[in-house]
This record gives sequence, structure tokens and C-alpha cells, in this order.
Amino acid sequence: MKYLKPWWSDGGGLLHLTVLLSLAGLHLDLDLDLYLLLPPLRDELLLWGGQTSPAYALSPFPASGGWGRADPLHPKGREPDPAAEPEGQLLREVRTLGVPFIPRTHVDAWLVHSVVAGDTDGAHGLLGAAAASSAGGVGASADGGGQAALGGGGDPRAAPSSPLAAGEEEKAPAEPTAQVPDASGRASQENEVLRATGHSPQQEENEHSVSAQKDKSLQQQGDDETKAADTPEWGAEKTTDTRNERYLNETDTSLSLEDLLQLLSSQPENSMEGISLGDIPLLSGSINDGMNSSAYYNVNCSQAVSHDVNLHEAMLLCPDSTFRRDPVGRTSQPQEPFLQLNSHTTNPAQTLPGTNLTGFLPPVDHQIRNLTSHDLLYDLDINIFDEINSMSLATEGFDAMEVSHLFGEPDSDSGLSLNSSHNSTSVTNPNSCVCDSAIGSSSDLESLSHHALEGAVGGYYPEPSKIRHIDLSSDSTFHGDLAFQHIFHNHTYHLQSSVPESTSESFLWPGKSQKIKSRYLNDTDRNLSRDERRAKALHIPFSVDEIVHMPVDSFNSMLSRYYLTDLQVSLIRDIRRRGKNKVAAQNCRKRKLDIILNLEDDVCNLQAKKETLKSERAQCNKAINIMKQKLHDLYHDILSRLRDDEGRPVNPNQYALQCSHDGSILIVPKELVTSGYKKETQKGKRKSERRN
DNA sequence: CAGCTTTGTCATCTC
DNA sequence: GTGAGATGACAAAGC
Repeated sequence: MKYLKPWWSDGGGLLHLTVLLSLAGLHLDLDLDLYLLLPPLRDELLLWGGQTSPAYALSPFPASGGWGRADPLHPKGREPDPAAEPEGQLLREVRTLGVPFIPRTHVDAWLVHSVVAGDTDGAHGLLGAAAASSAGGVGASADGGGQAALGGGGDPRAAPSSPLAAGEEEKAPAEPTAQVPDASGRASQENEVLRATGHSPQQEENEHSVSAQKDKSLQQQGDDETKAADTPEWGAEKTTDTRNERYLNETDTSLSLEDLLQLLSSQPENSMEGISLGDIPLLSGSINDGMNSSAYYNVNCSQAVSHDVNLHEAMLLCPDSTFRRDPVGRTSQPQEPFLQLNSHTTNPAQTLPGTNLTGFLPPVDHQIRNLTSHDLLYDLDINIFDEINSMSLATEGFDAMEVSHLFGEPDSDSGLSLNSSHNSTSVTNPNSCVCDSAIGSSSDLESLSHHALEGAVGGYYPEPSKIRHIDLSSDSTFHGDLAFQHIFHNHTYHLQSSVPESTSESFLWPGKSQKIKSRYLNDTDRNLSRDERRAKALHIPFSVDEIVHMPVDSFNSMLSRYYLTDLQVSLIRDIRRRGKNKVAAQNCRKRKLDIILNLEDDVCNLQAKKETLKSERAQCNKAINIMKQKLHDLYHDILSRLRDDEGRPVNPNQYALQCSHDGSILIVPKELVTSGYKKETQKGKRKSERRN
């Protein structure tokens, strides 16, 4: 027998409806918070309870503080106590046990309570068995029915993903909460508990994100096989479940509550436990949407919340709004049929791949699963996520550090220094765990940027809101904005969070040596220049090569076409200027080198030419000397053959030969030739002097 | 560790 | 007057 009791009250006294369904001997108590239920379901339940169910009772909150057992058939049934505190024992128990998951819905509360109480009730046993392996025996007291249904406490689904289950479980109750948690306190509380259990949200995120879907499907199948093998009685019940499955398959997701109840009524009376067996584990399994492992109430419940927060943030931050919930659709949800609402808000196949309900999932589980894990959890109103976002913005020091670091490099100029007074302590601030859990790996600028650098440095075009934040680079919102982007990227590519270095490490650069920084850059940004890192930090949606080598017209049109901040434009222009100047310097040096080489070649050529001319000169001089010698010889030969008037040989030392203008040759005494030669040479000198 | 080369960058000049 | 390119000068990194 199940008791689905609301765990809270709105203070004004919510009307809690206990619907006792007595159909064909099957007693199903549904204590429903009518104001949490969607109107169609609420109306339908009211209709059913008021018209058909004799056991239907509009009861005040039970004496057990929200967990009373108004069913007289229950062995531990307690009479309702109208004076009981609405908030009740359930919440206190949950808090006492330090469950990091504050149930918002009655289903959540019921699940938590079932595990916590270790009730021998079949439902508790089932759920306890589901959680037993990781809950350290909290649910180990489950009755035989539950254990049989699940093949004992060793739910194979529970074992792999519950590292803290047995040993850590007892630490959880150490944090009783004295005050009613508000919406924003839930995330923090769960993170506190997670910290108390030594289980970091980061680990949870990793564990959850990596193996959640796979484990679900595999373990679900494993459960099926294990149950089939270990529990013979399950075989008998399986026929009913098979019928249920068939029914489910036939009705698909369009089951109404009436269909559900008809199906439930078809159960044999003695199969109440069977229903529980089939119901509860699947209920827990269904809640495994958010609580993957059997230690869900220690880890995965919070993970569920965290996960939804993440998704929500991702949706809120998704620029293309691909995953953004349509607000219109969301507001219109309550007006839609119950099951359709589930199916349209969440795709079960996506949520639980492999758990296509073909195993043993009764329709009710399917519905409750959807209702619990998403729609009801979606009741975590948007303020929760907003507050978480705000907390993440406030506590997460984030990337502005890196941005400022990049711009604050000693050799940096261009007026790009952000001069951001980043708060490095926020990175190591324990409170940032809230953000960490909400965003998965929170310290991963590199991860956010590495993928973004493919083809373009930034990888996306900032939204105006973000641009506005970026403009306020010295403002804290700048950090927040980058944190937003960080979150977004983490959720989009959190699988790339394997990049070892975190942003916090970059915070340490200013205090460390340049070698450390250089080593860091060598490790992570080995192939990134400073401008590339800058562009990456500012999410410039263009590659450096594009910026530098783009034609002027294209560059200007690009700047005008894209909505860029002044900082981005300034950076882009600086990148282009530096890139152009770098290319120019390279060209200049190349030209200079070419000039030097050409000059060296010219020198070699001139030297060779000089040698050639020298040789030619020597040859000419030699020829001249030869000609002089020949002339001298000829002169003497001629004069030796000449005779004067008396017949005597002419003395070559006293006479010389002289050619006249008419071609006649005269024998002239040397004295006259020498005086005449001197006169002509003097005339020639005067003429040359006049010319100069 | 000094010296040299390479490279990036800035300031300035030239076109 | 403006912008792009060229170039000298400087600094840092690497060898």
C-alpha cells in the first residue's frame, strides 16, 4: 500500500486529497497535492474520488506530519491527526537524514521517506531495495516482496554508480536544517550535503553525464534479467505486467488517468504487492531520470536537481534557443492532458534510452516517472534556476581573470587591458560548489574555447546582452557574463572538460614566474599566439588569419555586419594591425635580406669586372710596349739607310724623321723636332686646361 | 652566461 | 587628412 503524501504546505493550508482507490481489491492511496497537480489530473482525481471510490476521503493532513497512514487496512496505519503540523514529519525526517534532495513533490517526498523509513511496506521495500545497495542498508529492511521484486537489495543498477552509498550514507544526517528551505536553498543544501559526503558536484556531474544514460538502459535491462531469474514469483506477476506492457504499448503515451486506473483495477487482488513490485522499482527507476543510481537520495536526487538546473541554465543560455522551453508552451502545459504534457515536455526515449518500458514498466510508472522527473521537478520554479544563476555569477570568479590576464600580459598594449579586479578567491570559494554543481565543470575556459576556436576564434556571435556585459569589462557583471558563457559551453560541450588546466590556474599566473606561464601556454595553447588567445578570450567570431588577411573592404564590411563590442572591434583592429605589421616586418626583412644579397652579388660581379679590366689593361700596355719597340727599331733602320748631302750616314741621335701633312717625310734635326714637340705639347695642355 | 639570430611589436616615415 | 605599407629600433625568446 502506498501513501503518497504531500510533504509541505504552503502555509495557507493546501488542500490535500487522499484518494483511496479501491478497485478490484486494489487499494492505492494517492495523497495528492491538488495545487501541485495539473488541473486535468486534479479534476480527474476529484472526479474519480468523489464518484467511484468508496474509500476516497478528503482528509486533512495526517497525524504523522504529512506521512500519516490513513488507510485503516495498513498494518501500521495511523489515524490522521488534524492538528498535526502540515509540514510534518516527513520533511523533518528527510532533513534529519540529511537527504540532499528536498522533495518538492509528494512523489519525491514519498520516495525519500520510503527509503529513509525502511518501511516494511511493499512500496518501501521496493524502493528501499532499489536504494539498498547504495543506501547502506537504509532500505535494506525492505520486505521480501520488495527484495524479491528487485532481486534483493543488490540492485545491479545501484552498484556501479553509488560510490558513497554504503560508507557515506551515515554522514548525511549530520546536517539537519532548521529552517524551511526556500527555492534557492535547495541547490545549496544539496551541495552542502554533497560536500559533507565528500562527493563533489563535479564528480557527480562527470559520473552522471558520462554514464547516466548508458547505465540506465543497461542496468534497467540487467534488472529485468535479474528479476526474471531471481524471482520466480515475478514470473507470475510478469504476466500481468506483460499485459500492462501490452496495454501500455497500445495506449502509448496517451494514457489518461482513467486508463491508468482501469489498468490498475485489472490487477488481481493478490497482486497488490506485485503492483508494488512492479510499480515501485520502476517508480524509483523512473525517478532515476534525475537519480541515476541507487544512492539517489544521497547523490542522485541532488544530481537530479542539479541536472535539471544545468539543463535549465543551458536552455536559458542557449543562444539559438534550440533547447529553450517555449514559455508559451510551458504556461500552456497545465491546460494540456496530463500524459500529453509529459510527452511533449520530455522525450522519454531521450531521457531514458533503453528504458522503453518494454521491460516491466507499468503505465503508471511511466506516467509518474515523467511527472516526477521532469514535469513535477519542473515545478522547481524558474526562480530557483535564476537564483542559482545569480549565485554562480556571484561566486564564480571565472574567465575575466583569464581575459584580464591575457590582456594584462607585460608585452601587451593596444589599450586592451581590462584592468579587471578579478576575485581569484571565488574560484576556490567553497560556495562556488553551488555553481560547480549547477554547471558541471566550472573551471574550464579552455574547454569552452578550444572547441570554439575551430575555424573561428570565438565560435559564436555574442548576444547583445552578453555584449553589454562585456562592455562593462571592469564590472562584476562582466565576470558573470563570462560565467554565463562558461556555463553554456560547459553544458554544451562538457564532455570536453577533460582539459586539465582550469581557469583557476590562470589566476595564479600573475604571481608565478614567466616560465610557469610559458609552460602552461606550451601545454594548453601550444599553437595559439597571443592574439589568438586574446581573441579566444573575447570570443571574437573570426579567426586571426581571417582578420589579418581579409581584404580591407571585406574587413570593414565584416565589422559593420556583425554586432561587435567596442572591445572586440578594438581587439580585431589591433589584431589586424599587428598581423599586418608582422607580415610587413617579415616582408621588410626579407626585402632587406634580398637587397643585401643583391649587393653582395653586385660586389662580386664588380670585382670580377675589375680583374678583367686589369688584365685587359696589362695586355694593352704590353702591346703598346711592343709597338714602341717596333717603332724604335724601324726608326733606326730607316735612318741608318739614309745619307746626307756629302754621302755620309745620318746620325740617328742628331736627326729625326718627321711626316708632313702632305705625306712627305722629312729629315729634321732633333733640336728642331724637340722644340716643335714642346710647343705642340704646351698647346695641347693649354687646350685641355681650357676645356677643363 | 654571453653573444648572436629570429621574431614580434611599436613608432615613425613614406606613399 | 587618412590609411596602408615600409622601416628603424627595441625587446624577448631561442640557440
